[in-house]
Amino acid sequence: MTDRPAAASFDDDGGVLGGLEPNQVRVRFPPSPTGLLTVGNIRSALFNWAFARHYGGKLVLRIEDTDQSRNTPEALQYTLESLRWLGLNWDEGPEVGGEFGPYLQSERMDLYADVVTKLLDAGKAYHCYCSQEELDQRREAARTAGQHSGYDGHCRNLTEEQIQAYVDEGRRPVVRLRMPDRPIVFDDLVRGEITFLPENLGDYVLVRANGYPLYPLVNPVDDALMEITHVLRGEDLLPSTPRQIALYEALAEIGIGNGRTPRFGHLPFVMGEGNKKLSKRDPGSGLGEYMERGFLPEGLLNYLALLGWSIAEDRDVFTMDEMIEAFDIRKVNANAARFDPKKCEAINAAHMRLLPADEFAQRMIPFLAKAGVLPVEPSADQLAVLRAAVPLVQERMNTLSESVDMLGFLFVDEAAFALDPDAAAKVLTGDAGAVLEASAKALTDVEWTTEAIEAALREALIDGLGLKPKNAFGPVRVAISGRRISPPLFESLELLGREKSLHRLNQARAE
RNA sequence: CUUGGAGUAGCUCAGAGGUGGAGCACCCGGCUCUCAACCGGGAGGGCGCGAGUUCGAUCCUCGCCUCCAAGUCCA
Repeated sequence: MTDRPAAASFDDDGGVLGGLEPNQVRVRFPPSPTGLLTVGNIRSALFNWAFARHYGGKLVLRIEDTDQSRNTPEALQYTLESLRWLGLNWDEGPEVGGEFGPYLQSERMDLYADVVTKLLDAGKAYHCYCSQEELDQRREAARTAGQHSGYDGHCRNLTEEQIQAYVDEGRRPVVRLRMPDRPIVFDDLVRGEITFLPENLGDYVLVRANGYPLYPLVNPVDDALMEITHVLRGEDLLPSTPRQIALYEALAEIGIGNGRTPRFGHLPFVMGEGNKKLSKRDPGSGLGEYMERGFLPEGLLNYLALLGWSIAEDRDVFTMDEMIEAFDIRKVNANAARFDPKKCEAINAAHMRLLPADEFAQRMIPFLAKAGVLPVEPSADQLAVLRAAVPLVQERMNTLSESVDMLGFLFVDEAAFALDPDAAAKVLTGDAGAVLEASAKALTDVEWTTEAIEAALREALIDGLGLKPKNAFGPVRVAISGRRISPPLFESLELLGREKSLHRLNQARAE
C-alpha cells in the first residue's frame, strides 16, 4: 500500500470546497463491523478516498460499532484487512491514530452522554415518554389518514406535572431532538438543491430508553467532533440528512464541533440482479469472492469507480492515480448503478494485461500455491518456468485464479497429471493415437526449442500425415496440457521439457 | 400511504434546445496450433408516457406511470 501523489488542480472547484483550502478537506468512511465489506461499501470508501486524495485532504476511518450485538472483533479485523488489500489507506483511524480519536464509537460513549446532557439542558432535545404501543398506534392512524408517519411531537412540551406522572408510572424516556419548524434546504453535491418541509420531519430519537445512543446521534456528533467537511455516502441516507443538519445546527449553537455543517453528496445505489439494491446476502456482493477469484484490487476498484462516475466519455480503464487526478464529485451520476459482473471481469482483465511480467508472476503464486500446484515459496527452477510462462498466458486470463487451470500442467507431478475427461473424449478419438505416436517420434531427437519443435511437428503431422493443423495439434495439446485450452502449444512443450512431453504423449496414447 | 431520489442501447456511462454517442457484452470476418489478445465490420435505442412552451425538445414546464430508498427506541 503506497501513498498516492496528491496530484490535482483546483482551478475550478465549482464551490465544492465551500471556501476551504483543498488540504483542509476531511472525509470519512464509517463502516459498521457487522460482517463482510460489500462492493457497495467499497464504492463509498473509494469515492471518499479519491475525494480526499484529489484535494490532498484527510480520510478518516471510523468504526460504527455502537450496536454491540451485531459486531465481532473478527469483522473489524476483516474490514481493516480488506481496505488494506484494496489499497484504500486512511489517514486517521484504527491502527493509525490521529488527534480526533478514539475512532471506535464503542470507546466514545462518554462523549455522547455528555453531548446529550448539553442538548437536553439547552432545550435542543427533550425526553419522550411515549410507549412503543402508543407510537405504533398513532403512526398507523397517521398512515391510514394519508399523512406522514413520523413522530407527532406528543411529548414536545410536557408540563412538569405530566412528566412527573409518567415518571411515577415507571416509564423510561427516550431522548428526541427538537426539529426546527422550517424547511431544511441543502445543496447536494451530486443532486443539487434538495428541500425537506418541516411537516415531514418528526422529532427523532437520539437515545434509547435504555440509555443507548443511536446512529442518528453518534454519526453526526462524530462528524462534528472530527471536523468532517464533506459527507459522501449512499443515497439511502438522503432522507435522514435534514435531521442530521438540524442536529449539526443544534450542536453548533451549544458549542460542540467547529460550527461548520459539512457538505453532503449522496452516491447512487449499487443495484444487483433484478433492480434491487445489492444486499450483503446477494452472491457477488461480498469482497471475499473477488479476492478468492483473483481479482486485482486495481481492477475491482476501477470497475467500482464506474458505478456512478466516469473518467471520460470513451474510456473506462484507468489507474487509481488517474482517478485521483480526475475525480470530481459533481460529475457523479445520480442514477442508480447496476453491478455488472461481466464488465467487472472485463475491466479486471484489462488490468491483468497492464501488469509488468514479473509482478504478474508474483501475483499468481498465491493462487497456484493454494491449489497445490506450487509451494508457497517456489524453487528457483519453478520461478523461472513461471516467469517464462507469463507472456504466454497474460493475455488469456481474466482473473488470477485462472492460472491454476492454465499453468497447472507445467508444475504438476507426472503421477498426478490427469487429462480432462471431457477434453480427452472430444479430441483423443479415432486416429489420435497415430498423431501422438508420430509426434513422439518427431520430438525424440529434435533440438528442444520452440522453433525446432514446431518445425518437427509440422513436418510430421501436417506434411507427413496430411492433417489439418487443428486436427494435428489438438491431440498433442490435450495430451501434454490435459486441456483443450492451453497456452500456445510449442512454447508449452519447450517449457514442459522433452522428458515430460514424451512421457505424456505416450501416456495419452495408452488411454 | 407520506417524503425523497431516479428513469438515454442488454449493462455502465457521455451528451447538447437543431437530423442521438462511447466502453463492456453480443454477432460476423481477419490473424492463428486451441482459447484469448489484436485488427476490421455489424446489429442494437429514437432518449418512461402524455400534454405545454418553442420554428424546433431527449435536453425547459406541468401531469402521469414505473422503479428504488426512507419513514421504527436498525445502521
